[in-house]
Amino acid sequence: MKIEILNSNEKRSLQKEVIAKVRTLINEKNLEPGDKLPSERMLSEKFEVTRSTIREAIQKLEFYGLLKSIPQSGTFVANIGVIAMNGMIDDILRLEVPNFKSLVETRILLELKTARLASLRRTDEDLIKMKEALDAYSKKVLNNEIAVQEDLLFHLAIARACGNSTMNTFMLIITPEIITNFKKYHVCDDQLAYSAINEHKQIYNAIKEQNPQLAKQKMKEHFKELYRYCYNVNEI
Amino acid sequence: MKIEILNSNEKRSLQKEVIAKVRTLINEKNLEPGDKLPSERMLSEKFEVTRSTIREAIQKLEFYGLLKSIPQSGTFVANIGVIAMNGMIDDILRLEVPNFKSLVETRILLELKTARLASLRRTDEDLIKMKEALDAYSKKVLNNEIAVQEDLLFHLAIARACGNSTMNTFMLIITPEIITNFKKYHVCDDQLAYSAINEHKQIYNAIKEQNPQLAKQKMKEHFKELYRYCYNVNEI
DNA sequence: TTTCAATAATTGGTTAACCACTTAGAATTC
DNA sequence: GAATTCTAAGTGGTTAACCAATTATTGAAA
Repeated sequence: MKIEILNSNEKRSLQKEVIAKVRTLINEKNLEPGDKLPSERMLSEKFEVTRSTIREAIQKLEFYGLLKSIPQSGTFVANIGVIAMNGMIDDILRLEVPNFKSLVETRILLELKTARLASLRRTDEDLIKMKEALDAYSKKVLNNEIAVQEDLLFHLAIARACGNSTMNTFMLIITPEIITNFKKYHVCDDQLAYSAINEHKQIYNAIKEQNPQLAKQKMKEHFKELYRYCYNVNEI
Repeated sequence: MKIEILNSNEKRSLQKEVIAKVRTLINEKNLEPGDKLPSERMLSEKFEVTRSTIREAIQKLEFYGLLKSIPQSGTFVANIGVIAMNGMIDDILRLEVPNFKSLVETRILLELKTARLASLRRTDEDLIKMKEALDAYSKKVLNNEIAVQEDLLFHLAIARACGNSTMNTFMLIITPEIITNFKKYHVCDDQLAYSAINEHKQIYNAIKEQNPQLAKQKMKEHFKELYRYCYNVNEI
């Protein structure tokens, strides 16, 4: 067993090495769905890393649905097949940290859909929550305060009302990074904020009236400026 | 300090309790972005749970970008503001496990976009990978073998070529669950698999020829059957 | 009083030992 | 010989002690 004193970058690349080795092991031993991997202790000895490192690598592969740990029993190959496993690990290993453009592009895609779905599926309770978020936003903007948070809460209220928990989860994942980047690149100045009040109201009304086409259309208009802006941002 | 012996359900609900308590604490102490939370040891004593439980709750909030742990220093409120923090924790606590319908709906949304973007951004190397996946799929189907894995690898090859790492990540997250559900509900019988060969080829050609409209259109047709099927599945 | 070096306390992260549980196989019984 | 019980080894998970780095405190020097 090796002692490891690493910074976060070294740690990440070590984890990638371990994941690659796990894949090699699965291939060499011809492990199929349901088969058991060697124990964490054995793997840590075989790969000459600490058990913690093994555990974190396994947890990452578990997050992506490729492995399944069962307490007091073992870690098993998930029910998805060796070929898909190999392809997916390839992809996971080469995944890059998302850049701003990629985040915004994905956000717009999701929001056009959640607006449409929300207009079809929203409950009365959803509507109340959206109205609260809408008013909180208007109030702050009219008070000349920064309202990036209230802005995004309105959008998250729509995501919640869309009746699709996967999209809701994805919106939650990208929102904090969007906020951070908005602050970094100074998106959302006063001018945009003022006009956004009316845009929000129109989106809200379309969802209230259960008009999916209109909801999507109004969301699209709302993003028009943002979209243009983000494609001009030069990242470092 | 309490000893905890819990199954996975109890563990999850305990974690939710801890997350809710962290939110309460942030509100009561009026912590703002950049402020430091009490140490893990203090929190574990205050909330009467083990330090592991605290760490896992913090890691979850870190995953959603709400907190940031810095080694040998402390855990800090992320740069997103108290209001957004409260709203997001609300959402995180009420997040449901995604059902099949929600997964398919999201998949189709993502794939129509990745096909379009891939046709605009694919490199020659991307094209080669797609062709390999395409051929592997055809070969298996014509051999009357189940080819669910090869099918999804073709779609993942498109996702990789779309030049958007966020969408690529999201595709990777939902793919294993899609595969599992496909097997569970016996989607993709022989009939569908045969016609899918040509549909895949048409999608591939559209991306090769860099025709975004056509790529999206062909992907839409490819999903037509699947879409209809999934909306008829009665989940437990 | 101010400055700055030395030191003590505190931090998140790591690890070796431990835990409850599972599992496989030996031992026992019929 | 087959079925069942018992035992011991092995499993992922948990935890208390430990680690290096940071931060706060002290106190002497200027």
